[in-house]
Amino acid sequence: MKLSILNMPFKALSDPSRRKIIQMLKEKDMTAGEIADHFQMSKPSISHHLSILKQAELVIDERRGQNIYYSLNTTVFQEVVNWFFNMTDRSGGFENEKD
Amino acid sequence: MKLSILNMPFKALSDPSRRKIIQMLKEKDMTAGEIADHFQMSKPSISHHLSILKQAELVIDERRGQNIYYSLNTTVFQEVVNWFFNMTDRSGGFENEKD
DNA sequence: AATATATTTAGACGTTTATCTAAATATCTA
DNA sequence: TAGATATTTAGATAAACGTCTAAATATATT
Repeated sequence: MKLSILNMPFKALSDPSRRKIIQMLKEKDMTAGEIADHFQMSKPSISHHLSILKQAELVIDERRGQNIYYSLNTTVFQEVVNWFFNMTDRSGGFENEKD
Repeated sequence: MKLSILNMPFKALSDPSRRKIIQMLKEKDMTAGEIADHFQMSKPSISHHLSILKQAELVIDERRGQNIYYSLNTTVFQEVVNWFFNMTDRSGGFENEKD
């Protein structure tokens, strides 16, 4: 079965830690270590969450020296927002929707 | 651990079948059987998905005779939309956010 | 080159999830 | 009340998920 492009972002956003990371990155770009410092979880676990957000293209990573900086990818984020907008508006036709 | 009220709706929306159900219910109220007819899945599986959407308070059910009608609960839906709005706007302070 | 720091990868483990079939419950109709 | 229809509940199973510790990789510093 062909899965919508939206499936990975929705799955990624279904975990509260990952939503918290997204909220943190909304404020400013952060390194993996800085992000991990805001959680009680181990660093490998945070790294795994970051990897899922990256696969979903909700975040972008970029190495600068020893650190890897994470930042929001607003493009894919906007597509998820659009799914909700389509849900909110009154024009018909779910058969035509992408997801 | 105290989990945000938003956790259940986000989890509920992480499954593509459940998102499709939401889209169908956006168009019109439907019985469990009508909904199931749009899927290849067994009826018990659809019933399970409906139960999760109901627990998340994204849908409401109401028996009318032999049928059980499902409809959208726009209230909780709006709260999820608000999460995205808060993410989109530029005012700071993720520390104060609820989820 | 050796050591320290930052981060990811690998592998294991228990939990949750999505699905199925079979059985139970609720309602309607003859 | 018996039988048909609509839906859910129960129980099983395989796959996906979230987490951990230990090890590997990449970069910087001395």
